[in-house]
Amino acid sequence: MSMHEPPSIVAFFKALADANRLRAVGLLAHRPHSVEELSTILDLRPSTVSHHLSKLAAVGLVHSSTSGHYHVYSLDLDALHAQARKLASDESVKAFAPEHGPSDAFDAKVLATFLDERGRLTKLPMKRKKFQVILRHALGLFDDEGPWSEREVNRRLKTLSDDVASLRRGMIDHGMMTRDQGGKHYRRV
Amino acid sequence: MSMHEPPSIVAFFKALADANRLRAVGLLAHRPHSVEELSTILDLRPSTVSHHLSKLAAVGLVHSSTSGHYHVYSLDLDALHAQARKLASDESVKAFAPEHGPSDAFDAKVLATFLDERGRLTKLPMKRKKFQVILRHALGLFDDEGPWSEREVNRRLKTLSDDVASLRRGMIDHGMMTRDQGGKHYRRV
DNA sequence: ATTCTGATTCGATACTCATCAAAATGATTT
DNA sequence: AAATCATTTTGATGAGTATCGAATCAGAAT
Repeated sequence: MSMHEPPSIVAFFKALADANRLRAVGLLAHRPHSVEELSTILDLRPSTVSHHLSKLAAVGLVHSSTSGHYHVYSLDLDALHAQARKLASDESVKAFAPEHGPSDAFDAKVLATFLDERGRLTKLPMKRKKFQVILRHALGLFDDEGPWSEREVNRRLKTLSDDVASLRRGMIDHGMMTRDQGGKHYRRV
Repeated sequence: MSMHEPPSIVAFFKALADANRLRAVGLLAHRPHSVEELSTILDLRPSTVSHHLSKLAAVGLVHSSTSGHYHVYSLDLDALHAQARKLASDESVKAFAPEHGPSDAFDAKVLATFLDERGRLTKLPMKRKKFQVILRHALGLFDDEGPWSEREVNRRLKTLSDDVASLRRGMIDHGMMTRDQGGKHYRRV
């Protein structure tokens, strides 16, 4: 009911996604202010200011210390800096993405489209992106140590599609496999 | 018309103030993606994704390089880091506030309320904050070198209000003036 | 105790915006 | 040239929200 759930990143940005709230934050960055002061400076009704401040407080950006019968709001610099660090860290930004490796959903969809119920390719997608998905899938057939002869490569690819030539060439072209001169040995990269 | 106006801070926060846009940013933090990919991963219609990406692009967070007939969007890390630095800098945050010294508007309003057209106080505000505004205003009457005798202080304050005693006492109480023992001389602090 | 005053809450209104479907655009393949 | 495909634009709709005024609440001053 009253769990102090950590304010989500979205909520944080929503709190700052308003011109007047940003102005308020800027003012509070100078020194604490009461609601009435902010109201006159921002030219907004006290009720509106109170509404804004409650949103800022909800994400921990401001704190109110009630002194006298003034509610004095002050900016929480630590909270600001914490979020700033998150934005600066590439890893944190990557974490904005939903779980599940980023391409899983797309790959799954593509594979579902082109693979029949027995796991074989009905036809090859001509779109580069989708073709790459197929190739990555095909690469899963080569999870042991290489290298492999061309005949071995063909044998494995055959379980996916009869058009082994296109698959084999795709792997080379997209830099997923290399072939030494003479074409005797194939290796993963 | 077509001026490349620098994307405002508000626009930047608005761009990130949406769950799906944040997810998109997270995905693009891993690697570039096409609209279709994002569409399937985010489970949104391509038109919606396009709309989101255009918002992100408007604030310089992403760039699109059209390859084939795919529009490949990639994250602009520099833009992100630049904004992160702004959030981390106290001075930048202060700059969110409108120009004009923060208290000007409040002071002006209070003075407008309590001063009549001839610049005299109709009555004294009893609220500390407003009273202080009046006192700061009154202090402007003493911009020459002190000290002043009590009679001189009274004479100057009289131009503001007949209740010179309250004003004089307020100046002392709020630490704006000091009085040597005996009350012969008043000085600014 | 009663009366002020500043702050918050509530209800209403107008505006913004996320989302989708359909149509338009632009580029690629046949 | 025609057809296809990814993307964008446009229009409509529904959800969200900024704002205000009125009512309520809580301290302070008289």
